[in-house]
Amino acid sequence: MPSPRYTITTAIDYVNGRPHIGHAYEKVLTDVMARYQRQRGADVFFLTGVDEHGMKVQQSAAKQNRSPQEFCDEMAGHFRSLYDRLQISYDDFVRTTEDRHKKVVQTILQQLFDAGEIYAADYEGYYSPRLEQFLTEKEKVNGVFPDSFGEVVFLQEKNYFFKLSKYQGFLVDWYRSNPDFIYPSFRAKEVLGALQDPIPDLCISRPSARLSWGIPLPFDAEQVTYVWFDALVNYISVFGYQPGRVGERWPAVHVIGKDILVPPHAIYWPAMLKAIGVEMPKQLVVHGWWTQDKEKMSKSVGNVVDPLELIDLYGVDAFRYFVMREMALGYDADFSIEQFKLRYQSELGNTLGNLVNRSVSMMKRYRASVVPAPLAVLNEAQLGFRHDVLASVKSFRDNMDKLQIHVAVMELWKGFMRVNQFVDETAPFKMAKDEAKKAELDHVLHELVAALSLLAQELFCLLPETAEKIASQIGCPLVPFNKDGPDFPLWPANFVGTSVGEPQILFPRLEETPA
RNA sequence: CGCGGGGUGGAGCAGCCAGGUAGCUCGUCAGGCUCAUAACCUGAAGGCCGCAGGUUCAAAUCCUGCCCCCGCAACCA
Repeated sequence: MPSPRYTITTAIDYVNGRPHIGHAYEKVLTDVMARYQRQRGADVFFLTGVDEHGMKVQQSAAKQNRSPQEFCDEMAGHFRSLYDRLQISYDDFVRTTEDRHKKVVQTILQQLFDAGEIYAADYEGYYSPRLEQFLTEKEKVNGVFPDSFGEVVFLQEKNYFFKLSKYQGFLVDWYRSNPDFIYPSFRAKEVLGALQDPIPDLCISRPSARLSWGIPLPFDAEQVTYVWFDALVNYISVFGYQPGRVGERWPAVHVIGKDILVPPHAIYWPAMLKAIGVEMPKQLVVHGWWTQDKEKMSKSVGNVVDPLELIDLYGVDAFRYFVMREMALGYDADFSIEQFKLRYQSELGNTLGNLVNRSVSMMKRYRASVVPAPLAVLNEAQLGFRHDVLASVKSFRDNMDKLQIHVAVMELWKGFMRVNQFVDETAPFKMAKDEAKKAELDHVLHELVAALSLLAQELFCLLPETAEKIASQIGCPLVPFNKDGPDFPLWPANFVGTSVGEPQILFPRLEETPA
């Protein structure tokens, strides 16, 4: 049976600012999904990258007296190095300033222009030269534009428009007949709500006199492509799109934040794909936002959490664990450092780290680190233990399949807790004092190693570094993917006689730091 | 009647879409254990699952109404 293809993307981050916890969360989330699919045997392609064009970047670069490209190179580096640090297993990293991307954007624009899907028209409205942007009625205060906009002029300029409005009917039908297209499903309600009002055509260009940092329109050198028509195309530009040929990696699952669902990903992108004759994406997975101690996190408020600081202090996996465990996918969640420390110490250090440590220590102390054989015939309690651990793995997978990642994490931890309980029930440290219980002790120690190897295997998609460390401590390497399929894993038993390593602390206890 | 989300033991949160033992972390109390990172295990106290109706043999979960909180300009996942 050929491996099913699974293509997954993150949103591409706008480089006009440093990466924060939200960026990091989205990449970890996507990475966990990608790794999970690989573990299940899928042929995964994982795409991430950065969005580099636009007015903001042009302005930021100008402020620093640098070329936009130079500015982008540096910022793209920040994002990429964070994602490498987070062990994001992306297969490709797209930058919208790359030729391969620009060529495809232009190909699509030309295709749509030739098909009459793009037309020129005059746009008119109030314009603030100070902010270099058009203003809307909403921005008026008491009927006039506030002073912060500077002198406001009425301006008329030529722009190109994409005939978005003609796809309204298609979009409504699509969302009605594909209720699972958006996860979580309540987000689809918002989309259908937005589609109740007529949607206007989409302005897709800016005069290059005002905005130079963009992709020139192939049919009008005086204009550059504007934001979404550039950025969204990244999802297929890496596959070398040609009209009528999108490549075998499409369609993709798009992981995005709730802020860019409506209109870009739920309206513009499907309409664009429809217009160029390409299949819809497979799914939109929409996550919520992080708040900081209940306050909205934003650059302007300045309460942005720097993921790098956390990684430096607690390690990559502590960060990955926290964001996956704490946020119910799709909803908002609160970040607090107290909660972070609590989970680190209790769930990572005590439940998991200590378990690995005590297991390996006993192996070393009682059996000179060599894995002994299990009993041939098991009693009810011994069978029950295996059953419980396997059930936790099964439940982990079931919940991962449903994208209930935070629940999946809890289910996996139930497995670790069950192993701790097993140690307590069987008390191998007492058996060690009784020569008559030698075979029984052999069995318990074997089961500990077996259970840990089983759970570490599942843990790999969440905490790759920790899973590797566990595997290395118990001396049984992780396998690239589980061949026993998604239905039910098997109890591992093929490492009798192998040696476990030295016990090492996985998650050191936190030093008491004065506040 | 704008849209959407939330209201669950002391705190913070799962569970709700696919009704049927109310679960997790922390905190409190009492035991057990000593292999281990003062870690681990067990038990207890503590919940009219926002309020009121309805459907059902059965509702935290589905339906209706009401109350309260949050988000919905921009930066921004």
